[in-house]
Amino acid sequence: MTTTSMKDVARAAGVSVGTVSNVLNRPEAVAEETRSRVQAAITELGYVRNDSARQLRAGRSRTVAVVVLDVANPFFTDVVRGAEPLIESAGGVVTVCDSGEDVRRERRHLEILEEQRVLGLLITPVDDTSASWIERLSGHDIPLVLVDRGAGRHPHCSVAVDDVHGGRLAARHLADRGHARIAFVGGPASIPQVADRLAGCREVCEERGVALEVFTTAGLNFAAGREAVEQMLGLAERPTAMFCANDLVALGALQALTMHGVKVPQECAIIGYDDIDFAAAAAVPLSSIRQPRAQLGRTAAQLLFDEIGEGEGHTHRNVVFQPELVARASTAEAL
Amino acid sequence: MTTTSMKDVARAAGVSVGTVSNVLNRPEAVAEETRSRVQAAITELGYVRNDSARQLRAGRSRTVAVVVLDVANPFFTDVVRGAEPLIESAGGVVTVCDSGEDVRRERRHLEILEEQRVLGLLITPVDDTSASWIERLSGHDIPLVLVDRGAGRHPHCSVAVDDVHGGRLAARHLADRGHARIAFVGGPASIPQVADRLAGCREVCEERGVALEVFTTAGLNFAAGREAVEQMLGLAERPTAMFCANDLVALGALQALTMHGVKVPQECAIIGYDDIDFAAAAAVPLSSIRQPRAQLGRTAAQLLFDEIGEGEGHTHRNVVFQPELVARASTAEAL
DNA sequence: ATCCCTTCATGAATCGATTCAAATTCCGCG
DNA sequence: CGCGGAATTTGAATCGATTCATGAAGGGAT
Repeated sequence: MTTTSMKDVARAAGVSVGTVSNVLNRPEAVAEETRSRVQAAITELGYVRNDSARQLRAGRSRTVAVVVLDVANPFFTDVVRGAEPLIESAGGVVTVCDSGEDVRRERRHLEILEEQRVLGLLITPVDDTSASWIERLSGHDIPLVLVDRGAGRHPHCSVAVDDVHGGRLAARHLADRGHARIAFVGGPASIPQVADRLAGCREVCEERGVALEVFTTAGLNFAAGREAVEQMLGLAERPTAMFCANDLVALGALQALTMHGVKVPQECAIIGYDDIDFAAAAAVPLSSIRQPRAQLGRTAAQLLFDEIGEGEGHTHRNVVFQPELVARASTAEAL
Repeated sequence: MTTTSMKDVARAAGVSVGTVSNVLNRPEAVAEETRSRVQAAITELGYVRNDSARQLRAGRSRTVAVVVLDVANPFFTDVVRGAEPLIESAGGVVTVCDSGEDVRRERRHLEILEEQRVLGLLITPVDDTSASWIERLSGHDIPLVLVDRGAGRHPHCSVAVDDVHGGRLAARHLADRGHARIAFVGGPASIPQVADRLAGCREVCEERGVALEVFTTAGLNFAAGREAVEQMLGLAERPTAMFCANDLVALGALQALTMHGVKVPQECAIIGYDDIDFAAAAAVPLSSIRQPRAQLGRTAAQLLFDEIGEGEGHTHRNVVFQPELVARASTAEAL
């Protein structure tokens, strides 16, 4: 009742619905006089386009969804920030979905996004079991780009950072600092990023004869870091350094260590991953492995629109960035 | 072409479209045998409902939008987290829109949300000029709840925290610690939360004879805090404590002070606002004014659905929570 | 065999915007 | 005055799901 449709506007302006539509979509094809009369009717009646009807006709929405593991993680908000400008300047609308590292939540989001016939999708899959759902979307002609994750042998575009190498950088740095017994903290192991970072770390540890203790956590957040520390402090032979799978975990660990009076880095060094803004502002400025967050997002959006634009003849591209060590106080030379 | 519609499913299962619709929406009204035949056809063809068509018919979408000032601010992600469960359990879909403290971005979002005929809206308006747009949505029968902002004399539900009182708490705490010259850092002044916190602060300063220096920033983030410190350090008579309009600003300030070798809290104390998780993990654990973030979100969602449910006869409710001081090292007694 | 009631299934109408072939108007020019 | 062509406008068809009045089929009871 309250809703005003094009038909109402048409009647008020004394024209046909086709003309109203033209005023909205191809104003240059409408005579000046008519156009202003229609515009007047539109503001007069407070008419607002109905996007559902538009989409129904168009067969697609103009929404680009970004599915991330954790919106509260600054890493992902930075990725999204990187992607937004390009998407919006292309007339798209961004919607962010938080899978919370949970496959079930991820799936629910994907179901809804598919029903919404989204224009495209940037997604950081929770784990390998996500693949079948992703293929399904892709099979239904929804273009997508994998973010922070190589495509492997899957037929998709992707932007990723070499996490194995990142793991190596971290481990090598700790080994260089003289640590002979280190802990890796992160999980769940099913998350590809975690597995890769651990793999790189393990490789270096074996090479350099460093003892590696793995603490598998339930998630990648503050609490995980705190819990890992509680567990670690109980050990007879305690590692002298920790490599945390991301900065949130590292900050949680740092907090717990400080609370227990363990000096960082003298009694236990810490290095994180992502180099989020908070890392530098931490109790002890946190060493970390930096990823080009915004660029990851920007490139992902670029690849997506390339794919949309090129249509059938599209060749998938897989972009890999190299991570970079940022050494700060939390891994300073022990005195 | 590639898209399968209900008509295709109906044909494949040898029934009418009406029956397919019933299988999806009221399965109990369909005979067991028919139902399974239709289900089989659905999976066989990989049919996926078209939400646009559904919404067009329904006249409304099932999306609840949350419009926040800054998604990268943990305060807001926590508010969203608080609201989500309730919205989802009511069959809604959450979409988060980031206004970035920018009225133009906010307006663009509102335009789109209106075209999408969203089910409802939780919004933290950028400033008072947002009001006219908000009234417009409201006038078009889109129920909304103001978040972190009293409704004033506007006819809406709202959940808020008493920011004036929060400002008082912070200032009183600093005065109690013996500071006689303090700085308020935050902005832009048009943001109501900033204005209120400053008002409370100013009130106490006058009462207690504390000198107040106001540094107005362009935003509420890390960079703002850093810049304010640069500016402050140039002053002849430097404040001995800073009250920052939120924790991000405070962390930025803390970082800058540390870089300049200014000892916190000995040479300059800091208190923030929001008590985000990072506050406790900061270089110097940050004193802050705590707000019940998750509860703010939960209550907002509750009010929204109350309003949707009650329809015309609805009476608006305005819930106000009280903030709470959390004292940590950054405002410890000067030694 | 008949009538009534329940249970199921049908298919046309509807939501609102877009599209496009066809119709109409308008002009300049011979 | 009439014609060709450009500039506008029209309105019916379409997208896909939902709804609901109508109808058909099945089952008791008499």
